[in-house]
This record gives sequence, structure tokens and C-alpha cells, in this order.
Amino acid sequence: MDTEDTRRATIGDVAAHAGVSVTTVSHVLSGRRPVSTATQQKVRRSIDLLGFRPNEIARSMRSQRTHTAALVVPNIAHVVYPFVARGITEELRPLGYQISIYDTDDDPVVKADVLQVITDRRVDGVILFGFDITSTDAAVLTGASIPFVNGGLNAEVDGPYDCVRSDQRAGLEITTRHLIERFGGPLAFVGGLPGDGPADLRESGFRRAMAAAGLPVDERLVARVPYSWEGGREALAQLLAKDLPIRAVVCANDLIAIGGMAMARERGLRVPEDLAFTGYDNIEAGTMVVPTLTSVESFLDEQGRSCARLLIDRLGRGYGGPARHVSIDTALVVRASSGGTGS
Amino acid sequence: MDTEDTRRATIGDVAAHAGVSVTTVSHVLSGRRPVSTATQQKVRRSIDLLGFRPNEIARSMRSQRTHTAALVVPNIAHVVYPFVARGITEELRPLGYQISIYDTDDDPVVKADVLQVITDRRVDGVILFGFDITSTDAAVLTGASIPFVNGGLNAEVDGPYDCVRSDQRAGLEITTRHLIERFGGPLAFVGGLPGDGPADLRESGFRRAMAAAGLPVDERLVARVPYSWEGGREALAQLLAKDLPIRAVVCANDLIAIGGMAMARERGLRVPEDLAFTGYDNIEAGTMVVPTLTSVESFLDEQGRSCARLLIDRLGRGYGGPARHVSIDTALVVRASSGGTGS
DNA sequence: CAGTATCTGCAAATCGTCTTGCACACCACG
DNA sequence: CGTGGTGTGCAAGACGATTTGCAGATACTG
Repeated sequence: MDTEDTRRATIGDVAAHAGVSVTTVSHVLSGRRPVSTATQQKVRRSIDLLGFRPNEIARSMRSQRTHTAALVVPNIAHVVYPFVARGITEELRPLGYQISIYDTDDDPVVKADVLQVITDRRVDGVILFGFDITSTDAAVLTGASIPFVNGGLNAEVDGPYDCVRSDQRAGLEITTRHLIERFGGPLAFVGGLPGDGPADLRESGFRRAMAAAGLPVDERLVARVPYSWEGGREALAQLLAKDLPIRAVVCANDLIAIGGMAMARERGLRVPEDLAFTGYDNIEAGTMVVPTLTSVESFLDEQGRSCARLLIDRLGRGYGGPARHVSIDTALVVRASSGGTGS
Repeated sequence: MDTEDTRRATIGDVAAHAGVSVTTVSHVLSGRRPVSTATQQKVRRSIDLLGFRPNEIARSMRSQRTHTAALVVPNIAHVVYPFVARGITEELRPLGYQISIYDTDDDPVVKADVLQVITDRRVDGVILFGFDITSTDAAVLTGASIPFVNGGLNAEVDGPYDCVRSDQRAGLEITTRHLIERFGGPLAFVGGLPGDGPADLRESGFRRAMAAAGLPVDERLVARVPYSWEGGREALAQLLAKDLPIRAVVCANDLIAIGGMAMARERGLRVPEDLAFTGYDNIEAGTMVVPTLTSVESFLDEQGRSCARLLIDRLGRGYGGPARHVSIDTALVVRASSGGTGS
């Protein structure tokens, strides 16, 4: 038996209980018009007694604002996105925004659907992270006058939308330069498969650093494999089989580097004494393998925070004005795999 | 300047454009009353022309349903929660629910606030994962008649709420038994700090398996440290310093095990020939360290799916009926750290 | 004492959708 | 020609809050 009334109290219930009109209750709540102290107290007591809380749906209906920002990501289980989400939340929650995270399951159809749904729900703003934005996607949002920010690896620096990214090319230049300074050469490079998002950017970073140091790239020492531990093992097996001298390996991400190190050690090489390694992304596993892995930190939480700030800014300015582009710096984290200690 | 009208079309605009009443448009949309084919076509054309989409806020207001479920987690950046989120999404999205993920920043105050806010927004249901539910938390939700399900390590099997958990005690019994069968003894145990959520449960699993095998627990071989890589290193350093014979180490999670293995190898021990290890949680890093780590998989996505199913069920049945409790089985994953191959 | 501010508080309209009660037209049947 | 279905469509009233126009009390001013 429900002793409790199942329906939540409305502002009307409060007004009736306090013996005033709904207007008065609303004014007590919002403070937009003066209300006598006596009346205020009556009203507040009724509110407490009835456990009244304003219905946000009704509020949104009236005010046309939902105090909600949506974060859309391709796959929340991919390591990078949770950190981005935390950065965004930290920035936006204090301003009274709730963050709803939506996962598109790596499926463009689901992405389109999600975008439509959040548009129908009239979120105040959207942060897309980790996508190539299609013009249809953008049209859905702009058509509903919903501001959005694009972040992540594929965010177009030159696009017409606000965007945030980290400069991966520069990041790979840093690791390459680091290995050149410490060991000279010859250097091998293990990249991701072409077309896999950041692969081209990262490889171009390697090449640029080599060129800047006046070193030629030996194409026999360039391998491209899936961004995985197994990929790294395979790449190193191939490289070592060629029996060419190699002093260090620049890897395009940490999984490849960790797999590569494992293979090198299986083949009797000492890391970093015989062969040094660097990775990219600074994943947790890199701190737990032996030797610990030199990598590049791209400050995902900061990327998230930047997205949030851009969105806030856009919320204030409306759709007008130029698109803003923010680049987040990366940082080298030197560990044992490249000789360790300091940078 | 704005060629586009910034306001989205409403059902009224459609009606005016098609020369019919809003009722008719609504009936075309919902199909709840027959509408002549000619009228239907007129209306549909107007809808397309105007790009009309029903305002979900207004819909929710009217229907008292938001088609939204909230997932609340302590910290989305903690490895386990994204997988849970994926499981939930997979189960709930096909049923037309949107999933909003909320992060409480490991802060009970934020948790209370988030719960209040999602209540105010009238989500249809809530999944709490990874919390100790306080009676206040529950009261907020039940007071608003919002069904919820509690999942995760601390979900109370005997509590009055629907809940899902994996049997960690059984999981640790499995690893302990596995090591006993392979190596006999003596066995050491490295657990988490007492009071840190699952620590007590996991330790009791170890003890139960030892008792079942008729083996005494040597308390000198029991260490308790933070659930971290550093904790594992420290624990092994302490244990090895005692200079007692140890054949294998049961660790309460993978981070501890990986750190412990690293320390053991630094001290010149071979893993698993001199000292075998097992972990718990089956994190990715365990597949990348040398030797690879034997662990326990607890099927987080399946836990998520179960939560979702329980919630759906509750959504259908309403608040009545008994609380349901689901336990998700765990599975041993044997890798090199305990001798490898097969189970 | 009349005239004018300043407080208070109410009634009613609004946000966008869905649903219910009616009404009108048309057809068929006895 | 009445009677009773079907189709078809409109007007009006929720849902729960906010805001605006008004009006009755007071209090202050000349």
C-alpha cells in the first residue's frame, strides 16, 4: 500500500498548502519580485514540508534552456574518451551544466541518430570528440541553432567549426628528436596503418624531425602495422629479420612500442642498451612494463577542458563570429626505454 | 545575416502550412486515429518542407516519460565503468532509451547532487554502478518514483534494491585453487587495504579456498597494500625480505600482481618457475607484460547488460514486487605467470 | 486631504505536444 | 425518410513552471 503519494508535489500544491498563489511561490523561488518576509517563510515551510522541487522539464519548456551539454564520443570504452569527459565535466559542472555522455558505437548511422536525438532534446550545446564531422552532422545542429565544438585527433584545424586538437605531428617530432639526440642513429619507425586516423600525421612528424636533423629516412626501417601490441611484435620481428643496424625505434603509439620491446627482448636485445624505444599516448601500461616506456602525454583532460571553454564562449556569443581553433601542447615523458631520467 | 529562421518549426507551423489543425498533424504522426490519405500526404509534405521534428521536451512534459536512463558512476575514467556503460547502452538503446552517463567525481556530495538533478529531470530509470547506496540516495529516487538498479563491487546482495554484482569471493577462490593445484604451496596473499571496497571480499575468497584445500594460512605471508603497481612492488619487497619459502602469490588485483612480478624479477626470481602469480580484473596491461598475467575476467559488459535488463523489468513492473539480485559468473584466464596454456 | 509611489499578490497567457469530447458529413439499411 | 455507424477534423484542456499586466493596500509627499 502506498502511504506515500506517488506524484511529486507541484508548485500548485505548494501554493495551496501555503495559502498563496503560484505566482508568489515562483517569486519566492526566483527572487524576481519582492515578497514579504512573512509570506516567504510560509512558502518555504510548505516547500520543505511537501518536498517540492521544480520540474526541470517544465522549466526547460518555458525557458528554452536545458542546462545540459552533450558529449558525443565514438566509443566510451576507448581509453582516451573518459579522460576527455572528466576534463569537460570539471569545467562545465561548476557553471551549472549537466553533462550527458553519448556513445555512438563507432557507427556513423548511430552517430547521426544520436545527434538528431540530442537536438530534439534541445541540449544547450554539444561537444563532439573523436569524429570526422560531416556536413550533414553539422547541419542538424546548426539547423536547430545548437552550438557545438569539435575535438580530438581528426578535428580539422582549418574547418569552419570551433575545434580543439593536440598537435600529434609535433609530438612525434619530439620523440624522434629525443632519440636522435641521445643515440644518433640509425632510427627505425613503426607507424599505424595508413588511413587509420592519426597514422599519417604521426609518420609525417617522424619524417620532419629526421629531415630537420639532416638524417635520411631508410625506408627499409619503416614499418606500418595495426595500432596494437601484436602489431608491435610483428613489426619488430620483421625489422630485426632484415639484419640491418638499428639503434632506436620510434613507435607511433604505446601499444606498438610495448609489443616491440617484448619482441626485442625475446630476441636477446637489451632495452635500451642495445635498442631504445619511444611510444606515444602515455598509457598506464607504459609505467608497468620493464623497462618503463618513454612516451608523449597529450593531456586529454586539458583537451576536454578546452572544448568546454570554447563551448561556453560560443554559448555566450551565439552563432556569430569566427570559428576558433585551439591546439593543446604535448609533453615528452622520459622513462627507461630511452635511457631514463629527466628530459 | 540569418536567412534561416532561427526558431524550429512547431506542430502548429506544420498545421498552418498544411491547412489543417494541429490535432490532425498529431494524428498523422502518432497514427492513433485514422486520417485520410490525401490529408496525410499534405501533412507529411509540410513536415518535410519545414524540417519539423517534435520537441522532446514538450513530449516529455505531456507524456511524463523521457525515454532516458541515467547511468551514474563514481569516476568514468576508472577502467571498469566504460565497459559497463557499453553493456548498458547495447541493451537499452535498441529499446529506444537514451543513456546519459553522469560522473560523481568520487565525491558523495556530488553524487547526492547528481541524483537530485536527474530526479528533477525525470529520467525514466537510473543505474547506479560502483557505489554504496545510502538510504538518503535511495529516498531521493523512490520519493520521485524513479526505478533504479544498483550494480558493481559493493552492491549488496541482501539489500532491498535490485542489484547486480560479480562474485569476487568466488573469483579469488578460483585463482587460489588454481595455484594450489599447480604448485601446492606455500602461497602468499597480497590484498587491498581493509575498507577499500572489495578488499575484504577478495581476501575472504583466498582464505576460503585455502581452508577448502585443508591448507593453513601463514599470516606472515599475507600483505595488504594499496591497489596499485607501487603497492605490489612494496608488498613483494616486504614478503621477500622475510626470507620464507614462497611458491606462488595470489594478488587481489592485476596492478598489484604486475608490480609484484616486476619486483620479484628485479630480485632475480624467475616467474613462474621460481614464483608464480595471479591477478584479478584481467586488465589489458596483463596481456602486455612479461610474463603475461593469469587473471580473472568479470565480464563488465555483461554486468552492465544485466543491470539494464533488471531496470527494464522494473520499468515494466513498477515499484512493487521483491528486489531481484543477479550474480555474474567470473572466469579464470590462465597465462604465463602461472605456467600458462589452458585452464 | 488629494495625489503618487511602493509593496504585494492574483489571474491569465505562454512554452509545444498529446488527447478527449464534439460535431459534421456521408453512407447504408430497414 | 429516420437511424445508426464510420470517417474526418476542430476546439479546448491538460502537463508544470515562469512572466506580465493589473489591482488593491500602504505609505509618503506637497
